[in-house]
Amino acid sequence: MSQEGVGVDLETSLGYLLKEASSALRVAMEEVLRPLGMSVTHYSCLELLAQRPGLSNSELARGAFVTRQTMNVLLQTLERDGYVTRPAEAPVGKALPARLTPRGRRSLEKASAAVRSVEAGMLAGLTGTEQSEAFRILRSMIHSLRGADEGA
Amino acid sequence: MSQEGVGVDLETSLGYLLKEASSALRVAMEEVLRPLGMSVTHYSCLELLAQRPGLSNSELARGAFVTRQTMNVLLQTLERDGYVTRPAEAPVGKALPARLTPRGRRSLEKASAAVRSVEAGMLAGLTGTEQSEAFRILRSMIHSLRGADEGA
DNA sequence: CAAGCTATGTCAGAATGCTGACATGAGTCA
DNA sequence: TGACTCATGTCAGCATTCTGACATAGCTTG
Repeated sequence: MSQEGVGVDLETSLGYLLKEASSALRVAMEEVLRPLGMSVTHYSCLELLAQRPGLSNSELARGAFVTRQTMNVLLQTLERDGYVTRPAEAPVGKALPARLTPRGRRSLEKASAAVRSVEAGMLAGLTGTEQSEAFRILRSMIHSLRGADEGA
Repeated sequence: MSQEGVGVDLETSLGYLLKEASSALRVAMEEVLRPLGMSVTHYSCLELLAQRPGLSNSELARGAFVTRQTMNVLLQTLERDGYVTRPAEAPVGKALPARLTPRGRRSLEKASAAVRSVEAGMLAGLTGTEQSEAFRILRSMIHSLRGADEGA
């Protein structure tokens, strides 16, 4: 029963809508980053390092929502191409603090501007109040999703 | 200037928060789907077919936010394993309408329940009003992101 | 009717990300 | 001190997804 014209609760699912929004954001970011020869993860890594110099590979991975193995591969490429530097030896423990080179900083500038304009566009139709609401609501969702199994 | 403890507007970026929420949702979904031997895209495809029987490969791809090539690979696997069926010849045009088999429907049942519980958990801390707000806001974001270059 | 445009299905190769595994450095605790 | 636990960096192999390309079906337009 219920075949064709049914309610189709994909249309009312906040999970689906969240995925849709995230997908749209990713597509829009890829679109502006492609001309700069940069992927979203690539950009995320540089932006993280710009705002928090000295992050380790594992910390960058968590910040960019990828595994540390994935970030490691990316970091090696970025290091080889002269966008970031890491000391040969860890000052403490095993964690190697990464930093942007001048070249990395330069490369990030255009990308950062492009991404900010994408984000600004995304928020164009929203009032400041709505943006605050969105912030609060998304935070709550994240908290609920993570707390479910970490707390148990 | 401004090195360590700076504002770090990743903390205030709605784009970053959106990515974080989406990542948390994906992780939570993978977690409950893994025991069922199902990936998120796998599940998405079955759920789409359950709610809208007869969708074509390209339509499924758009609904699951992947390319039609990716969905084609998945569909071939699902067809081989007896979860979906497609006619040998297209009734019209080239589009092959796909449908769930009884086995596919059975397999989807547990997965659907699991995913719904994840979504319910995600919304646990939110009032009905907040959920409506979230819905409206996400819709606006999607509209703004897509309209930017499709309208130009 | 013919040409052009768009959408579709599909194959092939490349890029990207993940899981598994191992070794190392640091903190904890008996 | 020695064993245990945890986090880290890294290598290797695999899975997933993407881009590029091609042929075909249907519509549109002159």
